[in-house]
Amino acid sequence: MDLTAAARIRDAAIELFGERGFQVGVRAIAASAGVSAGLVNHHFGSKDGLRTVCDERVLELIRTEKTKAVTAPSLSNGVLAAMADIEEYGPLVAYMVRSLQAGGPLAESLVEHMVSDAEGWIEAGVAAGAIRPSRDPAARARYLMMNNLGSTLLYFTLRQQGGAKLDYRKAIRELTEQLGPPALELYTQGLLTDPTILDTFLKEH
Amino acid sequence: MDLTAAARIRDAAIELFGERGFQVGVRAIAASAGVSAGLVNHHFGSKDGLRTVCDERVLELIRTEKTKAVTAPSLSNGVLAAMADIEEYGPLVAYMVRSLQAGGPLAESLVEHMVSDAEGWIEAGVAAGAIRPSRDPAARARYLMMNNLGSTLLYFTLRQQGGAKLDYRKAIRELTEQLGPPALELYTQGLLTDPTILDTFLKEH
DNA sequence: GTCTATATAATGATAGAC
DNA sequence: GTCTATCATTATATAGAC
Repeated sequence: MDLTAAARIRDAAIELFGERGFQVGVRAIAASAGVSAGLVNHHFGSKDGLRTVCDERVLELIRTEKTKAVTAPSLSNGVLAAMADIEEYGPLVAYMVRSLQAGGPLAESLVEHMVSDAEGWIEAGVAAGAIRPSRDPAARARYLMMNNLGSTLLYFTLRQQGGAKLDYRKAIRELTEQLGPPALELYTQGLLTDPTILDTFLKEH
Repeated sequence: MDLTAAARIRDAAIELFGERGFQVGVRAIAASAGVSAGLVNHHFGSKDGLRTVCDERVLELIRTEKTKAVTAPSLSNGVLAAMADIEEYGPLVAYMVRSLQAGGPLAESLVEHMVSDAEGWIEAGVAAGAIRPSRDPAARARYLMMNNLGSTLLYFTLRQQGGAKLDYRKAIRELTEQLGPPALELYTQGLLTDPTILDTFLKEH
């Protein structure tokens, strides 16, 4: 209760948006923050203004040194795995998932941020000899991140039945067990036997 | 105009839900179908009932012989690519994308259906010698499908700005150009140099 | 800054005439 | 089957008192 009312509204909004989606009303948010509904619009102008402030806040937290450390995930875990392990970032993960499902400016920022991060640690892996060099490191980083993020997101969406709150840590554990082995199999042995197929594709496009 | 009013409402709903999302109102659907708003609920009981009928209709169309042929995509194109090429299935693709973004019963059915399909054509690829055999073919099919579908979905979501209608064919073309090459690179040469990492993972879990 | 009260608009759903 | 009219609810946003 040592935060200003505006900050409490913002944090309550992040939590409720994450839990129930962006269709939650300002009344519910106000109630959760312990203020009146009118005060929400007094501070943020409109629901959309509140949403924007929430987006900015989430992005700011992601960019913090502390959270930056945990956005470098292992390849088999997916991007959101490490964060979901940390209790206090649970609401943040939920909000990010909702944003990525709904699209919008924050979603794009998040993806670009993660792709950029991935490029760094993949490059480090190549330098260490653990990861094979690529024809186009930037494109590969983007591809891997779109796959990891996309499949994680889809898995969450399928699990998210009705209004029930999703346990992200549990979901990520299950996801890792289900997709980890085939991912590593693909990463180590590949999939296709014909090594010329990439050249064929490139000639056609 | 040779369809019954109920069928026109259903088809209009599929189109509008796909275009604008499930928050579209019954009035807009009724207007698009050229009927009154009251008639919608008269025929379908509620908006939820209409949604269920739409889900069933989409699933029925997907299961049709004709569409079945196009749900077997090339590995580099993603699942929805082939369908989006066919003019009349555009609204169907849009509706499927919305469903997969929102979750729910249809989303699960679609994924299971596609995973099952993928298992078949991957098995054929293995038999033909084009695809390497897997430790666990079912898990691999699921993994590849979750990746393909998930990244495609994420790409669509990021592109889908505001209320503007998304051109799925164009989006898929761009997606293929962006993610095709790194996908094929990964599929042919793999990613990791250490071939024992899968065993290590399996021992730890 | 914060509240209560209210304006305004849109929603899903229903009743009853035809 | 189909319409018009309406209800009940909910939503966002605003006005004005304190």
